[in-house]
Amino acid sequence: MNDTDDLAPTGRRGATRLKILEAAYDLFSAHGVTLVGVDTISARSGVAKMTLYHHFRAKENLVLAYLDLRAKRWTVGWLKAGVKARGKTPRERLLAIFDLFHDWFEADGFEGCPFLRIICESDVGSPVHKATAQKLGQIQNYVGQLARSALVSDPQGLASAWMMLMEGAIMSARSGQTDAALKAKKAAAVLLDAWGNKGAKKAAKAVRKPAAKRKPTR
Amino acid sequence: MNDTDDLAPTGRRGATRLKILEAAYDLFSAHGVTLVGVDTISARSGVAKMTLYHHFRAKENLVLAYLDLRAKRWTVGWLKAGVKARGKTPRERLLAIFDLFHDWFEADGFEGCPFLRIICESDVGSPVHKATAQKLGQIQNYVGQLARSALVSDPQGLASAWMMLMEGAIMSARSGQTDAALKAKKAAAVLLDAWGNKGAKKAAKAVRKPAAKRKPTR
DNA sequence: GTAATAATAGACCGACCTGTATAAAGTCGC
DNA sequence: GCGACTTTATACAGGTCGGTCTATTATTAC
Repeated sequence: MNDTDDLAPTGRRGATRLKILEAAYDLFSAHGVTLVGVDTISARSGVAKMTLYHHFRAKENLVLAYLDLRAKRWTVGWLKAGVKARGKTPRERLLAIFDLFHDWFEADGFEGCPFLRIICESDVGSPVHKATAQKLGQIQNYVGQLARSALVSDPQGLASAWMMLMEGAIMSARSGQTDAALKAKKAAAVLLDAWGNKGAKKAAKAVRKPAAKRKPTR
Repeated sequence: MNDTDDLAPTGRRGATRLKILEAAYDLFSAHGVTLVGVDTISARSGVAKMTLYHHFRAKENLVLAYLDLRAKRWTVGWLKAGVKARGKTPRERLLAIFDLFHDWFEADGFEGCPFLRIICESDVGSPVHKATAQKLGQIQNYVGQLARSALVSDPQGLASAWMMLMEGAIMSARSGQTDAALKAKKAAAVLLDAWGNKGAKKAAKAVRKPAAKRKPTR
């Protein structure tokens, strides 16, 4: 009855709700939210359509719940966790994003990024569009935090550019360029260098700490 | 009867075909190709549905014709022409892309890039997906030509990164960041600088000509 | 003017979509 | 075991979609 329920599978209701969401997760992630119908989710989950509409009053609510779950699993569980595992310093972690992307792009069944797909498909201003933009914003904030930890000048600016490289790499990969992540990483390294250098010049305050062994700028 | 007809409006047939394509151009550009139905195009163009199907045997053929027209008008007529008008040197022209994008993003009625939207929506491997990827490839080739004219080292690599910034900027703008083009331009300038510097070091052969007044690296 | 070609309106098909109604069956706490 | 809650199957409503059929009406060339 409550669409914003935490997915604690307490009791029969919670378990059913989870089954629906689980099926929706796979189908939406693979084929997009507009192409996948409610009947398909009902069939895949083994839950009757009426029950589905008893848990989510409209398909849109199911999509919004999917977006939350996707952010929890992909952004947090995969991206953030993978970055943390692969890189030690903030700079390594920033670059590690593209290593993760490379694995992602080469995995079979790569279908692009659902967030970007929804951003393209949905009407600007609609609840789904807004929610998706917010999920993308969370990712950009995360990149911004890494950039700030890396003590670059203008972390927000770097995060914006970084995000565009990430999004562009995803689109390029979806267009067939499977090596997009590698090329994006090279470009990103250049940006990181430039932002870092600028910081060393303009924002000398950032050097009050030894700054963890920073390369002396060429 | 022939879907690949040049759009020379000779005679009644040609004029009718053009009316259909013109309506499809507006509608597809604004709302995407999947959301716009054949009936809507028929109504908007003032051409009966049967006539439409007499000129294009299926909606897919109309979409393919649209992609050609979009490339002709947007890529050539707007992007290339605008770049040529706004920049004199190859480097200025590369950067001018993002100035054009800025105008584009701020124009009311900005609905994102149809090419990217189709790349997201269509099945990988389908004729429409292939054709769209090819149109994007043409843009990247054009960027590569500019990069080569700018005498940077590894023009292809720069073109890839440039393209990702362009695509990422479009996606960011569609997500609501209206200043995406400005931020992308800053990042692009950094990339251009780095690629140019590298070229001066690694590929000394590129300097056999006076290289049109190249800045001495930084 | 006549004949060939083009375009017309509008009904129609089958498939799919979101969402609802209904009446029966299952499951659980107590 | 009883009663409240959940889930089930199935049919249905009302809509859109791509695409076809038919019969009628322009337009154009000769």
